[in-house]
Amino acid sequence: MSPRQADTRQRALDVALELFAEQGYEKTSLREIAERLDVTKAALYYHFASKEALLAGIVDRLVEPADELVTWSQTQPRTTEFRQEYLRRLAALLQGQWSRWISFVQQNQPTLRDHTEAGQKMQSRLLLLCAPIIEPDAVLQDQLRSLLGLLAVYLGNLAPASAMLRSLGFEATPEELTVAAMDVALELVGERTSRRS
Amino acid sequence: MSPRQADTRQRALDVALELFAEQGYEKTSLREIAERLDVTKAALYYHFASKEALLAGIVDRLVEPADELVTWSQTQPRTTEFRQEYLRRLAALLQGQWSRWISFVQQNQPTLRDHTEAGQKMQSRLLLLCAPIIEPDAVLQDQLRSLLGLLAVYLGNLAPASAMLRSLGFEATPEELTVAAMDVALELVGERTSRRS
DNA sequence: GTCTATAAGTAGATAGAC
DNA sequence: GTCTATCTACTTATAGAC
Repeated sequence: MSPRQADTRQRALDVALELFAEQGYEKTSLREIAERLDVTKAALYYHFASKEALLAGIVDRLVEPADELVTWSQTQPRTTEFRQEYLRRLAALLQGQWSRWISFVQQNQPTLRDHTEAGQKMQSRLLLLCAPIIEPDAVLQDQLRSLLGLLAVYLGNLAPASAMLRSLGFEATPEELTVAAMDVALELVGERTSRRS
Repeated sequence: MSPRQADTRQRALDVALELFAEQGYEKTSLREIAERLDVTKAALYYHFASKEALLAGIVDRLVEPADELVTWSQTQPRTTEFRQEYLRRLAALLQGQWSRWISFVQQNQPTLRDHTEAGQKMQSRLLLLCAPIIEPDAVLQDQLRSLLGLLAVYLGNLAPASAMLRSLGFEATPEELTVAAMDVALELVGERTSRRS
C-alpha cells in the first residue's frame, strides 16, 4: 500500500465503524459504506468476504486496547490503591479513544449477540474490564459497590451518559460531573470499614 | 370482539411485543407476526396502518405502568424513607411485569431513537422513573449516589443483569444478589452523614 | 375482516471484464 | 483492485375480490 493513501481495507474499517456506531449494523448497508469510500460494493467484497467479516474486522481492532489495559492490570497487586488507579486509567480511556468503542457496543448489542463469534469476543472483554476491580474475597455488597464505582466512572466520562444526567436535572458542567463521579467511584472501590460488625 | 377470542388487534400487540423484545424491531417482519397470529400480512394492515403504528401501539401500552408509579411518587414527600420505598416498588416491578418492558427497550434502543414519536415517549418515561429519587437540593455526589442506587436495584433484579454478574464471578444465587443489591441501594439513597467535614 | 396477487424497492452476494 | 451487471431473496405496502 502506498504511504500517501491508506489502503481501502483500513479505510473501510474506519468508515464501517463510524457508520455502525452511529446508526447500527443492520441499518448500515454495504452500498452506503461503499459510497462513502467512493468505491463500488463489489470492490468492498474484494476486501471482505461478507458484511459479517467487516464486523469481525472492527471487533478485532476495538478489542486490542482493552486487552492492553487488562494485561497491565494483571501485573499489579490487588490493593485499593490499584483499583483507584485502574479507575483513573479507565476514565482517561473513556474520554479519549473509547468513546467510539462504547457507542459501537451500545448501538449493536443485540446484533453482536447474534453473531456469536464477534459478540463473544466483545463480551469477554467487557467482563475482563470489570474483573480487576472486583475483590474475589470481599463480601457480596462490597463487590457490588466496586462494580457500581466502575459504572460511576462510566456515567461521568461518556458524553451521551453525561448528557442524560444533565437532562435528569443535574445542574453541572460535564467537567464537574466527571470530577464528582470519580469522587463517588473512588469511595465505592475503597476499603470498607467493618460495616456490619 | 367476542369474549372467547381476544380480537386480532390485541393479539397482534402481544405477539409483536414478544418478537420485538426477543429479536428486535428491524429483524421482525410483518410476515412473521402474521404467521404467528395465523392471519395474513394484509389482515395485519387492516388493524395497523404500518409497522411503525404497531410499534407505537406497543409503546403506549408499556408506558402506562410507568406513569402509574410516577404518579404515585408525586403524592409522596421526598424523604429518605420515600426513596427507599420507591426502590422497593421498583424492584417488585422489575421482577414482575417489567422484565419484558426492559427487554424491549434494551433490544430496540437504536430503533426507538429513530422513530422519534415512540422513542421520545419511552425516553421521557425512563427519565421520569429516575427523577423521584434524585434530591434536587443535594450535592452532586449525593445525587449520583442515589442514581447508582437505582442502578443497583436494576442490576439485582433483572435476570439478564444478574446472569452477567454471576459470570463476573459473583458466587451468589439470584436471590442473594437481589438482597445484597437492595442493601447497597438503600444505603446509597439514604441520608448522608457529613462525609468530608 | 380477511384473502390473493402483486407492486416497488432494497438487501447481500456473485460473475466476469478490465 | 476495481468495475458493470445481475441474481436471489427478502422487505413494506397496496389493490381489489370475497
